[in-house]
Amino acid sequence: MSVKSKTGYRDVKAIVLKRIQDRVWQPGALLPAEADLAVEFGCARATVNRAMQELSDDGLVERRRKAGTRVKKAPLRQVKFEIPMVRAEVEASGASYRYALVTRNILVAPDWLRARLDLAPEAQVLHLECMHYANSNPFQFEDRWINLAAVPDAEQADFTAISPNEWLVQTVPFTTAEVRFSASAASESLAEFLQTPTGSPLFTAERTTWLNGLPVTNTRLHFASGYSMVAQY
Amino acid sequence: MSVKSKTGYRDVKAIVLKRIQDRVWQPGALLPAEADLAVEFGCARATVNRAMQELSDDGLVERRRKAGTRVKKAPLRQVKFEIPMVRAEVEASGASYRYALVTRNILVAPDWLRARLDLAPEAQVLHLECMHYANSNPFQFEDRWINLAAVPDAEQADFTAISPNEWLVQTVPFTTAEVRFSASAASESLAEFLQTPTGSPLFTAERTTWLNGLPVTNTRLHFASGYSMVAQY
DNA sequence: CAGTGGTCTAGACCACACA
DNA sequence: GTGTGGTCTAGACCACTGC
Repeated sequence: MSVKSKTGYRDVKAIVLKRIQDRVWQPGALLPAEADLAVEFGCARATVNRAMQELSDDGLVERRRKAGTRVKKAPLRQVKFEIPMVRAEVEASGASYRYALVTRNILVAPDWLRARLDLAPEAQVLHLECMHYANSNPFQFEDRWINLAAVPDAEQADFTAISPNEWLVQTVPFTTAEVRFSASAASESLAEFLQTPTGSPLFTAERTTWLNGLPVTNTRLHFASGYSMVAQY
Repeated sequence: MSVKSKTGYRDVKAIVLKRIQDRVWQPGALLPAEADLAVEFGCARATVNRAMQELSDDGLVERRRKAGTRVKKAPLRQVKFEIPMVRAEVEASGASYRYALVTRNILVAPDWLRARLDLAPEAQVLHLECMHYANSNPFQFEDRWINLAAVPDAEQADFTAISPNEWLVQTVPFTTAEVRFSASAASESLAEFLQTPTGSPLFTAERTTWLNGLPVTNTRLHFASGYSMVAQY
């Protein structure tokens, strides 16, 4: 009499996952069809379908029409990183956030940037260098380029008051982007800004952003020494 | 008479996304309820629900019962990284892959590792150092620790023939893990292995793995100079 | 309390890919 | 052809939460 409610898609997912982990269904093995599982679990096929789709998204099983569902041999797992705004990241750590504009220049896009963003020759860009602090300690140095053809308003914006990141998120949200993580050595000026010895290894993120295919901005974020990025999966 | 089939959840998603991008629904604005949208699009509420759930997963809208669905002000987007196996990553680049075991030792877990993995005092671990090459060029130095209490078979495995990564994926797939990316300076020995100057900035990934809460392994992967990790979103 | 999203159902049709 | 997953439907009930 104590049949604890119905079997939800979460339950189905958990049961199937357990069977995979326990090798009831070994890597490469064919799972029963959705309809059969639905009978076994006493739920609708749609419920099983949702569970299996999520397992497929998670990279644990592989599904093909007619061929059925198989346990992946090499579960290719993927990590999800949130891309936080600097302010949020700093404040989440309990520190107080401060931002400062270092330099601001309008100039013709240098060649490497033209290539990177696929800009026209002589394209005008806004170049900004900024510092982000956590409790007055250097947190991140930002080297940003904004394509003025894509965002002309940027020329009027007051970047001493608002960081380019926040301004851009407000002005052109819902963009697509590419991110690249790497390690780089602190140049002399970077070392001074980040208060670290010249040549220190710095965790660096480069982000390039488009709006409907139109290149908007490119930025290199150099994090202070010791920074690391964590994710679970 | 040319009503091109029915409105699917992909269509709904695309339409809603377009309205958000076009500012028909501005950041922070409240969207119509699912039931209303279903009427407008001429489809079932479940279809709208699926579309909106995906937009929510994608970080573009925020949904709360009773409160309804709102366009996020700061669309916090997330990046998905595949965690490739070294061999696959090297071979995907067109290079030929080679693996070599450098050292192999069984010993009592050092303190930092005990703390990291929450191991018992005097826990036995297998320590492996390995090199991964791409076209005979150093690609990655792997510093791996395996908890023998969790995977006793590891003591018998022939790690001169198979890399610990591949062995572990075969032996204990379907684990959970934590990954941490950072930048570190090449030690003297690391520099030699990776054929780079001592102190060079290296992109480093540390991965810790559990199987049902039981700590399995910890590994630090030091990539050769110049390596970077890319993702799009 | 009442309105919203979250989930489940039973049934249906379709697209695809294997035999 | 035929069996599989992919999707849609109309309806229902539930869980949460703002009012």
